[in-house]
Formats: sequence, C-alpha cells, structure tokens
Amino acid sequence: MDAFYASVELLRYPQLQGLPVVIGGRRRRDDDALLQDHAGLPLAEIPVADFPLLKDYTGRGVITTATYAARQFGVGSAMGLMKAAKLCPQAILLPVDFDEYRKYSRRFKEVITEIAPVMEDRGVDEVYIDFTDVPGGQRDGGRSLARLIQKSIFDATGLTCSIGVAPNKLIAKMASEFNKPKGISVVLPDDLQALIWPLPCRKINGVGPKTDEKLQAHGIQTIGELAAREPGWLIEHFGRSYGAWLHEAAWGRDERPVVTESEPVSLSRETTFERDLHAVRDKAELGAIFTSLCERVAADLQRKGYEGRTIGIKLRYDDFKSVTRDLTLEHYTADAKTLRQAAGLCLKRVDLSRRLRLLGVRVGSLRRQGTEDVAPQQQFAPASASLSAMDSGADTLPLF
DNA sequence: TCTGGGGTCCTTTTCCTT
DNA sequence: TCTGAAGGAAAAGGACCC
Repeated sequence: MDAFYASVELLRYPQLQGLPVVIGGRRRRDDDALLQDHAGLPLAEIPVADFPLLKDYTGRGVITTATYAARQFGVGSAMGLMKAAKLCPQAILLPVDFDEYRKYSRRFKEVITEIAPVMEDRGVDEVYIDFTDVPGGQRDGGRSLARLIQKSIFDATGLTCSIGVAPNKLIAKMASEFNKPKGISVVLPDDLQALIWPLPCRKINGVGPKTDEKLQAHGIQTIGELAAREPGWLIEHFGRSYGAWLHEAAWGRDERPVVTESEPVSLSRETTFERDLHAVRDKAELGAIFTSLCERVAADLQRKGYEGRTIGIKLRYDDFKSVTRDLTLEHYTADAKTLRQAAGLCLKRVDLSRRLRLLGVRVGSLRRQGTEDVAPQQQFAPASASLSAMDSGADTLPLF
C-alpha cells in the first residue's frame, strides 16, 4: 500500500515569509477588533503593520507557529512568548484565529477528497492520503498526483504544502518534512538506509522528548542506531508494546491503514488564567470560570450531538504539576448543570490550598445523543457513583 | 518571564466483587 | 468473620501529536 502524507503549512503565510512573524499568545481585547477589521481578507493579505511587536507583549502564552525568518532567531512553536521576545523582540505578533484556520482547513481537505477520497484527518493542517486506487496515482512514483494536489490547494486557498510519498504512513510523514516548505519527497522501501537511518530518532512520529532523552542516554542518536538494537533489548528497556513498536518503526514497518472516519472519545475545555488564582481568595472568579467551562463543554456536546458519562476535571498548580479527577455517572448527559455538579464533586478530591494556573473540564465515554438508553454492561453492581445519592448529603455545596 | 488548548492512546494503580 | 486470589472497571497519570 502506498500512502501520501500531506502536510499543509496552513499557518505560514507565504507573503510573510521574509518577515519575522510569530503567531500565538493569549487573545487580548484589541485582537478581536483587529481581526474583525480584516475579516474576509485572505490570511496572507492581512496588513501586519497593524499588529504589535513581540517585545510589547505582556502576559502568558506560547508561540503557535513562526515564519522561517523568525525561526532564524531561535524562536519556534511552543516557546513561551516572553522568552521569544528576548530572542527576537522585533518580530510581529499576530493573534491566533482558529475560526479562520478551520475555514481554510475545511477547504484544503475538500480539495484533496475531490482528487483522492481516502483521506485521514490528522488535525487542522495535516492529512494522510491513500492513493492506491486513485487513477494515475502511481505515475512517476506518485509525484504527478502530489503536484496536482499541491496546485489545486494553492489555487483554492493560496497556501503551500509539503507532501511525502512512501509505502506507509510512518515513512510518508517523515518524507513530508524533507523538503519544506513546499516540496515533494518520494521515499521507496530501498531508501530506508540512505534516507531514514541517518535521521535522529526524534524524527519518528511517536518518539517524543522523553523517549529521545532515554535513547540518547543509551547512546542511541539515529534511527539507524535504533534499528541495530535487538528487539529483546528494546522491549526490556521500553516495555513490551512500545519497545516492539520502536523496533518496527526503525525498520520502516507500519501497517496502519488510512482511517477515514472516527468517533470522538472525549471532549474538553480548559483555560490558563492570566494570573494564578487561589481557591479561597479568588473564589468568585474561579467559580465563574468553572461554571463557564462546564457550559462550554455542554454546548459543544449538544452542538456536535454527543453525550457522555465520565466527567472529569484537570487542574494545574503554580508549579506546573497537573492532577486530574473523574467520576463516572450512571446516566449519559450533555447538560451543563449536571456537568457542573459532577465536576464539583471531583474538585472536592483535590488539594485546593495551592495556587492554580489552569482549570479544565472534560467529558468522556461519549456516545451519540439519542442512542437508546441501554445501560453499559455491568457484570456486578454498578461501581459508579450516583449523583443523586451523593447529593443527598449535607456536604454538597459547590466549592467555588 | 518560563511553559496554550484540544485531543488520543497506553500503563499503572485502585477499587470492587466474587 | 477473616483472608487472599483473580479479574474487570474506573481512576490517575503520562507521553505524544497538531
């Protein structure tokens, strides 16, 4: 099976590439007005001069993406804005505009499915495509079809993209990074040693900073060095499942199909406060945020037509340590008050003496709304909590 | 001056019941 | 009544990705 992996550089405005531009940060008051002024303008034509400089930004937030000109200064995705401002104070700071990105995301995916219908959605700016059955898909090793897709996306959106073509998703994803920002790379099975093995392990989709650090501690830097290790050794050090997977990945083996449809597993909303808050001192403010998160999750559920029965909270303390608590109800719900009540019970099980920087509300065990109310299979008496039963006690005042 | 928000998947721990 | 094993479900945490 041959797979395309197409990575679309949705956030990297082509016309801005010569300028140091950083996108990210928390939404500020002026941002909505500025974005409103430019509503309807193609991303690339937004007059950047209207936006502030990175050095004038105060507050929390990270970089979502940056132009290549900005990256020259060492700034990049996920970096704190205050740190980035030290490295590149003259960069222009654009606010994130997810509504706009979603529009472009839909458009470029429509363009692709018209050409190659077997497409897996991997987020706002990336997809996998199985072009095995696309007419002409095999011509020139897939380059013809890749070029057609690139051109069609550019014509429809003005955005450029990189495409990797390979026998499976794992290699296609790596190949798509060979020729950024708008290249096409074809990797054949025989290219494994020459093109893949010299790369650092971190380039494998699924090897993150933790695993990479551990691999390096064992003297493994490149994918080739990883491939040279015995599967048994990898399993011993990285676990049965992950160790075996590492070995397969290093040898370029990946059997995962391109998945065109999937159901959501959970749905959540979370927010980082502008300043750390305390459960007692900032009780009113926290309470309002908490309720609003529950209402937003409920609205999301209803809008998308789902309901769930595992309600959870997440909080992050001022030292950046996170904890989660959750609670499974007997019945599915998409109701804000019910969520709020269950989440409130979860809150009682965490340490609230320390200052908080983030609060989140999550609903899991989703099913489509309107599904017949068949109780989840339960061999024994339900271990899950009954809201009404817990509610009967005196200790039920919401904490916030 | 640190470090967003929305997800998925996996492993380990805990709890419950027989 | 206590004890312990076994196994499932739920809870908690962590790694990773876009």
